[in-house]
Amino acid sequence: MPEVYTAFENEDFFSSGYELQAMNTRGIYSPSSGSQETASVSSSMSVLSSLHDNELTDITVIGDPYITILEQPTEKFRFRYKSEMVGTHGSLVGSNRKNVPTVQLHNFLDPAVIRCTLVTSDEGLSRIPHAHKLIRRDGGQDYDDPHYITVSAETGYTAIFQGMAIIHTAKRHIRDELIKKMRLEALEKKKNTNIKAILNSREEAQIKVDADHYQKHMNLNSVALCFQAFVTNHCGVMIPITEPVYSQTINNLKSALTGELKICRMDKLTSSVEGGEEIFILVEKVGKKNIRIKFFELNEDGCEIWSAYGRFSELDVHHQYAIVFRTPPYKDQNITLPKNVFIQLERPSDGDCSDARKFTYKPSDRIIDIKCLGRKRQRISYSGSSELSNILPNTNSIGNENISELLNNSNSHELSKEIKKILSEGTTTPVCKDFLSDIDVDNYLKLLLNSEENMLGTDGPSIVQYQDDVMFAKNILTEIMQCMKMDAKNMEEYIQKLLKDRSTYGDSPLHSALRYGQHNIVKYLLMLLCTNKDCKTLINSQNSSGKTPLHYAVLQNQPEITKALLMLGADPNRTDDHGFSPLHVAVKISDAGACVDVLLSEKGINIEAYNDAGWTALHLATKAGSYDAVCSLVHAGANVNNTDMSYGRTALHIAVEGGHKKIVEYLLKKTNISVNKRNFSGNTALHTAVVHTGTRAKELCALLIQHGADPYIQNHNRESNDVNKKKESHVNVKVEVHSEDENIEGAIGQSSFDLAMNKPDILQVFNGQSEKTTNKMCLVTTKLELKHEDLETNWLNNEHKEKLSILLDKTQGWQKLAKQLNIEYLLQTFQHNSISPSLGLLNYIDVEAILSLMDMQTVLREIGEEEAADYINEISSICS
DNA sequence: GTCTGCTTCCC
DNA sequence: CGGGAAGCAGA
Repeated sequence: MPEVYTAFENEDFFSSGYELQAMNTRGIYSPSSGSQETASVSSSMSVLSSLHDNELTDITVIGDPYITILEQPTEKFRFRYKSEMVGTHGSLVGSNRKNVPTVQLHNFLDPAVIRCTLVTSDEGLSRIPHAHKLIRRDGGQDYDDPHYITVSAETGYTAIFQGMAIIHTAKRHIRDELIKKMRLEALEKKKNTNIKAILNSREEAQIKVDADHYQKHMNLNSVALCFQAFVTNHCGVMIPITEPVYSQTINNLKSALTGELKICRMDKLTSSVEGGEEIFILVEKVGKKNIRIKFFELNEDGCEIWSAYGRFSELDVHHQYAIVFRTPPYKDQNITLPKNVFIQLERPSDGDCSDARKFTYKPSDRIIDIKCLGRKRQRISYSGSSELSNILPNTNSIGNENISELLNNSNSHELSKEIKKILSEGTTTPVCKDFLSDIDVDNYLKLLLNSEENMLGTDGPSIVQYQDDVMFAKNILTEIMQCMKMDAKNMEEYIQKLLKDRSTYGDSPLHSALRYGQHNIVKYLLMLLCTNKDCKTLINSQNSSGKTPLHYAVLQNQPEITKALLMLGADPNRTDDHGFSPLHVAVKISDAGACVDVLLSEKGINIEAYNDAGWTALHLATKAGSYDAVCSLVHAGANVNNTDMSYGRTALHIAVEGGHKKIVEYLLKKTNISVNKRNFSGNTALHTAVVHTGTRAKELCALLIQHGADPYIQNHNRESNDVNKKKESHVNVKVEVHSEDENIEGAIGQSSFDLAMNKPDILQVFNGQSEKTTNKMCLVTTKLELKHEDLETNWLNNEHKEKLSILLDKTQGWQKLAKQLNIEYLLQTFQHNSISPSLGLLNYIDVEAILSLMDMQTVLREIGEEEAADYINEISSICS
């Protein structure tokens, strides 16, 4: 193992203790020590010309020496504060968790030293020493960086850096630490050419200025190791023989910006393929502006074949530890078996992800119908002769006109008529035989049984199960007919028993026939039930998820059956296990308007009923974007200002949230909905519109504003940031202008205006409105005037911003600017800004008060945006 | 007073 | 040695 040398704690290591005597027995590196053999010239080697002006006459190399990293340091590591460095903590390990960071020197045949220091991680930008410390612990003692390891042929020119740790320099010491390190660096550079060199006062001053700047912008949660090889010349000066190489970035495991993303807990792990289901997820610390929830699917080879993101806004991130979001729809709405996918957290700023968790998409209730059964069957069966669909009536593929005929043009439209007839005739005889005497039981049975033969031959247990389910209603019906034919003694009792039989999921024959879209069987079952003494009970029976046949009738979008069921006494208000009434179910289905109307025409229906989540039918219809259902509900008298019990939202909030412009428009124009109603978080629909992530944010805001939405209403979100500071002054202004505003209430929250601060296109909507209407908006102008008054504190005005953004859009300089300011995670946000990405960025910088104008100018020069910098120079000189 | 982020402390 | 949390200070 190579010997490790560590520099003196003495910060003057280079400046004074340098040309020193062999230091000590502990092995502190001592360049002039006799033990450091340089030289041994080999004639075939070329003199290293790149070793500058220094007199390294006896050093030889083959080609240019360089360093490779054999073992990268781990990507994540806990940076500890000095006060934490008692006892032992883990040291920096290699990226494979076993080894430690290791590098190798190439193209060099003499002994050399390899130095390891800590530098900034910003790739692409110039690396500077990092304010944190890289300590090495050895024998109970800690040594500060830099660390040196001698390498030679014996060690294969490899240097193994063991026992290192990163010490988080406290904020208040960052500047001092930086100055110290930058001085050393500058001095070392000077000493390469002149051993006696010291820093002049101009250089010292420059270092202080630089340190001031870096102190503000240095990323304290990411560092990198810097390795560089040196030899010592006869004066004892260390001469670099390679370019520095940098390790991959090491991120602070304890920070929210770089810490590990983790899903701690979720309230459920399944969703319908249709998506839109609400999920609560507990997570390790995240930033609300910097987190996404990704759903994805892998094929057998582990390749990603689908992905989508959970839907939520900033307002849905609870503190930094929980998110309430909605599932995205799965790509295939027609799956018949549960689909396993994955869910994970994703941090846009660095692309980092949490571990993936399994997540399951369930087939939609609506999808289980004949068509997909047939398809499924085809795919798995090799018999070719078996067409599952053949067994069912009303499918003309079998060539059994008999059945069709027999089932009497079984257009379901006829159904309610027939039932009406039966009911009006007052058939109360509880004898099914009467009813069935009309049809040719023999013939029907024969056909049923024939088709059943085709069902034999199965491909797997799940399919057997499935077939049994599918066949359930038909089998029961067959049995009932056989029973009636035999005219047995206990017939009636037996039929009663059969009708109450249950299949998988607790389905009665009626549930089952409805679930699988067997509308003719449904019809005959209903006919049977008409005459049954337990009709009402049977009609209202609930399966294991609490659903009644009526639920399935609307799920299958069968208005006639729905009507028939209601006529037979189905209870329209009976709810399933989640508190969904048939109306709740129906309004969520976009094309089931007819069922909604049938239900709404029912006298006893409660249209304001809440489901277990606290939503009314109007909320659900709105959420689902079912425009027709919303209209029907409103016509039927639904209270548009009713709020949901989970968030206190009106239908307007929900419509805006879902981006359903047509519904928003309808609610605003055709109903007396209260546009400024606040939900439990204090947000109005306008707040929701502003944070809307879709492309419709602007349109929605405009609509709301047109209908009297007030952008100054504040929510309950107290944020102690610069936005708030600005707000206070703005509140003051507001009080002066029209102090009797009923919305102030002393609330300190965010107004829609605040939320729109980095969305210039929406601000434009607000401002545009202000010019046209009401005294309300004179605030805006007042506010802008304030900005003119004091450019120093209020930054650029709108006109200046626009000009500047034109310059930065042209050169794409805004991207560099964002990177320089460590807000590259917002690049996408600005990129999608419809007006100008640069304008978005400038507004953001303004609102967040990131930079003074002077700093802005400096930064622009740093990234080579001279023209923009000149422009700022120009306007600031005019103003002063 | 209240929230958040930083620092220190503890097991 | 990783995890948690108390305590403190600034916004």
